[in-house]
Amino acid sequence: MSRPTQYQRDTALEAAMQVFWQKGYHATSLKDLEAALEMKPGSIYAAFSNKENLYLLSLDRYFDRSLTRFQALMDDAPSALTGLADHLRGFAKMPPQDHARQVCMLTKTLVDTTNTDPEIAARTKAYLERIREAFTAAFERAKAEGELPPDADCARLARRFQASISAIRFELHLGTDPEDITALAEDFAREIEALRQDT
Amino acid sequence: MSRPTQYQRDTALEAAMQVFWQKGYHATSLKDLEAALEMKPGSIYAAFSNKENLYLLSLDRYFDRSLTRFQALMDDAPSALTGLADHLRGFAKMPPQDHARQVCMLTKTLVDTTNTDPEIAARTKAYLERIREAFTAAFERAKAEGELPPDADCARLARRFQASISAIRFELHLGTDPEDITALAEDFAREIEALRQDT
DNA sequence: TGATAAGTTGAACGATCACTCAAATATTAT
DNA sequence: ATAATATTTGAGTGATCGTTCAACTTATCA
Repeated sequence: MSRPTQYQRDTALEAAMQVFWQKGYHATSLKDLEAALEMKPGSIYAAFSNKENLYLLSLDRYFDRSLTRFQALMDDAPSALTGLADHLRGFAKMPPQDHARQVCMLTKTLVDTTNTDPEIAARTKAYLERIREAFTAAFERAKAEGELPPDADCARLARRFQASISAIRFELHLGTDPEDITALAEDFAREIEALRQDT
Repeated sequence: MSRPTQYQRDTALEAAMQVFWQKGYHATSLKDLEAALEMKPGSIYAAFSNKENLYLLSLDRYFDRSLTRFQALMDDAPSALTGLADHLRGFAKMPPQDHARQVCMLTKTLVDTTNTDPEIAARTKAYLERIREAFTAAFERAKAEGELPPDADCARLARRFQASISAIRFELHLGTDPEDITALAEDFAREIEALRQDT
């Protein structure tokens, strides 16, 4: 063997994720990938089969990271609703140069591929659902801890929560004035906190 | 002259708008356009210069139609807040086979082109802003008519309103269960109506 | 009817697309 | 050192990309 494959593969995948996330599936060419991964076409195909597969692996990576980060935030949160509200405010607090100041890669993928690449779209939908399930679980924790009334519709709240995130991230993507983004995130966060019932 | 140009050009543009809206800018090829417009490459270029220009013309068309429809709805609305809430509910009521059951073309364009085609992105941002201005004006009408308190932040409300539409339309795009979409739209619509103060 | 203009045609262009593979290079085992 | 194996290389593949244009058809007007 020549390369310490594990490490190299990981950094290559990270680079692939970044280009794909930036440019989207259709607009990213192999030239772009060669430059980003610092690999020649042959190596890319030896390591990742083809463009579509590399995209799917990038999606995996993105999904894992997103879910892990959310779980970590919730684990540290003093209460479920506080954690959820903070998650929303967190997007508005991103430093201006952060490369994550853009739409969610899953959202972007679905917009880009639903009517052209069914396989990619299907997997992406499944990922978005699993993330929404994590949100549902968080609202259910809020219910168990008495923050929400017993009859709260956690799945419905989760869908609205996910919609709030999409909205904030789309504004990040647009480069909207940070103040306006903070205001939008604050509106959504307060909606979450307003759900809290006294115990 | 050979063709009754006006009519033909209009139907051609309508067809172009539909393909572009469906597939997105990058994923739509000239082949796709030839099929949709029922025109040969030469005719397409004679009539519309090039692919980018044809896309911009399609965007124009989409924008004009969107704004016109919203204004018409508001003109007929018994009150501003009622009109705004109805606009949200309207998306959930679309018949299942409606081709408009997908993300807003402006949103899709920005996701697709922000990092690749600055010119298209810039014009699209301007259109989204003008639509948001129309929303702001609607909230200001609500204020003038006494539905909103004098200190309401209409621009902020408009941004949130636009975000709600994006969210609903993204769910339409995903093919989410109609019941869930209705519930989401209902949540957003009630948020608008909850702003109403007694007079 | 013939001249002029408007509009259509589709083969062909260079560029780029995703992708391949025989040859060269590097690593490990003997 | 040598053989066996793993990995990288990059020129080259056919296909498709957006685009052009000389030839052709159709419409209008004298």
